[in-house]
Amino acid sequence: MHRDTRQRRAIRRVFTETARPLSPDDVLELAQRSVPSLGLATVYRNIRRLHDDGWLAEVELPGGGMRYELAARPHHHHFLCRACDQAFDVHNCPESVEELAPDGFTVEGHELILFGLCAACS
Amino acid sequence: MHRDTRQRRAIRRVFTETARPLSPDDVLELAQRSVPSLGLATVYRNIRRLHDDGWLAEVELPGGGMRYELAARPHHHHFLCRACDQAFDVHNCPESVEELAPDGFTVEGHELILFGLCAACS
DNA sequence: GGTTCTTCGAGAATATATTCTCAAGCCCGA
DNA sequence: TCGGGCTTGAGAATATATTCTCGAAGAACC
Repeated sequence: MHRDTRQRRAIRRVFTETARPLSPDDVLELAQRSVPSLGLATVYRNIRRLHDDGWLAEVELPGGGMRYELAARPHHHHFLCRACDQAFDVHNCPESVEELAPDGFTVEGHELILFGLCAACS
Repeated sequence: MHRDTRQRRAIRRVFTETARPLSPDDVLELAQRSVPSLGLATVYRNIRRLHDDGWLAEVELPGGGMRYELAARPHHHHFLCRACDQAFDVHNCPESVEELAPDGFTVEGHELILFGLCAACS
């Protein structure tokens, strides 16, 4: 059964309060503000469990390493800043983008990534 | 100075004759048809050099591991088959996709990835 | 408060992709 | 043809991300 530990609460809170994909290191840094003794292994353990439970979704962007976001978020895309390497949500989606596939291909989903400089780095 | 070895010729030919992004393992397998003794280290060495020379472009798609394609190819996107894990080119691009970014963000490029089943796996 | 069983923290261990090492081989200009 | 030095092949080594190990800590339940 799932116990409600300080560490797990802090990690969940980081995801609900931060509206962008987070890497395990991001989560460690942010959650340590609540629980300074938090260890990286605990972050990985909890991310894995939250993902297995369907509460977190994986986001794989260029740059190595998986990021995670709340699975319940509505369809959206991402912007990746080449300066600070942070990912941001883009709440627009080009219509009918899945019709671009070659004939004979079955499209099940799509991902759009914009690259550049975020507002803070511009 | 760059010597024109059998191995390097075989690797370059694989890229010019295959119109989709290739992983180092793909290149090894395809180029070994011309040079059976080819080793993986040689594939990595030559890919790196061809990339440094600007002849190859990196393509990073979900699934771990970099893929490469000819840098000279015109703007296009990719389709990733979830069954065979091969990537294919998509020669269409949604217009004005870079205008979707939030205010204050500077967009320098974009990548669109379609997921599903390729023609052979459908 | 005591018991039980999950979870934690820290470092070791593992997985995977890529690069390095080095002796042997081959390209290419002389 | 010859020789220097770039290149190769194979396995060792490295880099990085993630998971495992294990003794200690701490939730949940009585």
